[in-house]
Amino acid sequence: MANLTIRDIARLSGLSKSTVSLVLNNSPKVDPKTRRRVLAVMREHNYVPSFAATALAKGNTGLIGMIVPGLTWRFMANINYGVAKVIEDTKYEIVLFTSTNERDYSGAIDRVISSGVCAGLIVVAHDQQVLDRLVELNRGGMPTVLVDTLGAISDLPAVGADNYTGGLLVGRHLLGLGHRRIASILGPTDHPYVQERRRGLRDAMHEAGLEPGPGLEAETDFEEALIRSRTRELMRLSPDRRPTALFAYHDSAAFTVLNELAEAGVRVPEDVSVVGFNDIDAAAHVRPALTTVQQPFADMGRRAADILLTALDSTESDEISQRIVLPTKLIVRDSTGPATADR
Amino acid sequence: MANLTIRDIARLSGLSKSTVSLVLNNSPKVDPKTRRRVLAVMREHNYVPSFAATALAKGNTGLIGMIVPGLTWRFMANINYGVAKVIEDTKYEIVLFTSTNERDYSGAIDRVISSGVCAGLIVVAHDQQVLDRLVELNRGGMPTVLVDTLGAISDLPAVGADNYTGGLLVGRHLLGLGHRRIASILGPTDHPYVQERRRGLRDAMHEAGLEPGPGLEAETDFEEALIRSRTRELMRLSPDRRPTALFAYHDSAAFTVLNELAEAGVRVPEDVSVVGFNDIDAAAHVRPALTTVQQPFADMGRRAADILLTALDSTESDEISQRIVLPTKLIVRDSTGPATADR
DNA sequence: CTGTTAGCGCATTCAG
DNA sequence: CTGAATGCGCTAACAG
Repeated sequence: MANLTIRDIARLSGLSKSTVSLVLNNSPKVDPKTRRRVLAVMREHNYVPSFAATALAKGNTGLIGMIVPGLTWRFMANINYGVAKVIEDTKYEIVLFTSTNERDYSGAIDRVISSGVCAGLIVVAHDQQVLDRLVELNRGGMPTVLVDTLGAISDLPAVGADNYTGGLLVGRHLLGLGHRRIASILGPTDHPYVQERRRGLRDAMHEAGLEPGPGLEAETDFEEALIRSRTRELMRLSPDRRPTALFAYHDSAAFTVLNELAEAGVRVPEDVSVVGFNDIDAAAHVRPALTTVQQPFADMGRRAADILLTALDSTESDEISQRIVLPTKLIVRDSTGPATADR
Repeated sequence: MANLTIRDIARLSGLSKSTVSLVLNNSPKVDPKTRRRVLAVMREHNYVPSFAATALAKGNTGLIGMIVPGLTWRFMANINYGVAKVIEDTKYEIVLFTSTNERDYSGAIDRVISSGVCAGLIVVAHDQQVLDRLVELNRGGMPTVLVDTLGAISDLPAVGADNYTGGLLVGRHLLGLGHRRIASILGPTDHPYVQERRRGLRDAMHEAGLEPGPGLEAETDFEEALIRSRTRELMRLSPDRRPTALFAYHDSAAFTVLNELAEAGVRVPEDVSVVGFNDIDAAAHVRPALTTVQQPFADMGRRAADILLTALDSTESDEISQRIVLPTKLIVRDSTGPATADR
């Protein structure tokens, strides 16, 4: 069944193409009766206007691309939700591009940009390398806004959360509980968000007149095995150097830490306190429930969408290069408690 | 900066439009030197061919739409991974459409289909209502394949997993451990996959000459509170009626059950065994590690993509309406053990 | 309110 | 190997 064109349905309803076009675009300049008739004919013949032709004629695909590293990170769903909530009330449609490679998705970026499908882009990127590629490819000038990429070097508008204060709050909370040796299970230290959280924790310790103990910062990546072995190493330190609290760079890492500790017979929070970051759904449901830092992911998505929409609707090159920092919040649950060991 | 057209770069490189078009389409009929020169000019001026124009001229957007209920279900990422793995080696691009409403995303389907953006569709739908809407809208004839929707009523090609055998295996495993009173924490019973799993469990019990005990099938939805209260009710039954094993309809529900039991001081698997379904990543990491049924989600995605691609590349209306059932597998971990109570 | 006339940017004949 | 001509399906002035 060959697809019908606007011409067919014009003929079918005894009108001209342009009248049909007008009803397609909800023009008020068309007689309601005529409109209804045309609509009926379209439905009857199952007519769908060609997306490509419309886009070409209008000079706008009406598609907003969202580029994310992968779907396995829980909070992607939350960011996406925020974006979708804003976009679904507009004439735009959001399409999500992912990669099968979480580390390097420049390939996806390549394809999305060079296909030119999208009118604008919302991208979640933590890696400077990916970002560089994005900026390079995007010199053409497709409106783009970054999410969760604060601190990275680029002139693109960005919205993120206050990772520094998150780290600071964790530090103060732990210090307030009497902890003095606080270890960090860090993510990749070249990621800005990791650096920010670390800086926050350090500043909190400085406030208390403390220096981060030597060997208490363990760098890891996203491999569970590595996180486990780093945790083991930390707990094997002599009692006077062993940390009484562990700050994991994100909740999933914290879960792994929790599992490792449980298997080693270490009690949480009696023997050691554990803190995560992000407050993903599961954080409230593991046992013990995880103390963590909440990031307003849905809000981040919403704000990013807002920025992109205004950029899209304004006369181009308005040079809106804003940077929005949303607050983070400490959520205290059961995985942290007073330091009992030799204080 | 106005976007350049093929005409501009033709002029810029002193050639005709068609020659440029040929290099765009990798035609071998163009002098390599000329090709390189043209490519250089394109790069220099940051030229990107218009997606809409290309799609219109070729009569194909080269976009495959994937419609999913939401991103919060862990296994969506796995299905998507499988699809992406297949599609990324083709000329097609995959775009993911989600809804902010997991229950009813017919709106998303409406928009995707009536926009006509996609050349083909891969849709994950568990709800017959959503499916009906899909079929109705899709009478136009956009190639579509269903994922994880086996058992639903439609003529569309579909790939899913063997939920019946999954239920059967769970039943036999539990029966083999001596359990006689096996309760089910069911999902929405109008969902085919729920029905299949239940049928499997029932058949296993029939094999052992048993009937599902009265009141041992608790229907729930996706609300945590409901799952918790159903679990409580089951455990409050008198000792001679209380189940010694709980079969949750998916892993997340099983986690909730586990939490509820832990809070009530019920030991797993000593006091009661718990089984999930899906084998999402976390299943291996909760404590106790969850016995569950593995579904080959990535494979499901792969197969669906394969089917769609052949449908897309074949001369239309080949009426490929296949139905692929992939095997499920029981993964025994620590949450199930021998029945000890009054046997 | 409706019909006419041009393009939108590219692919694809068909001659040279 | 290259250039000129034509059309993909729709929108957008402009006339009537």
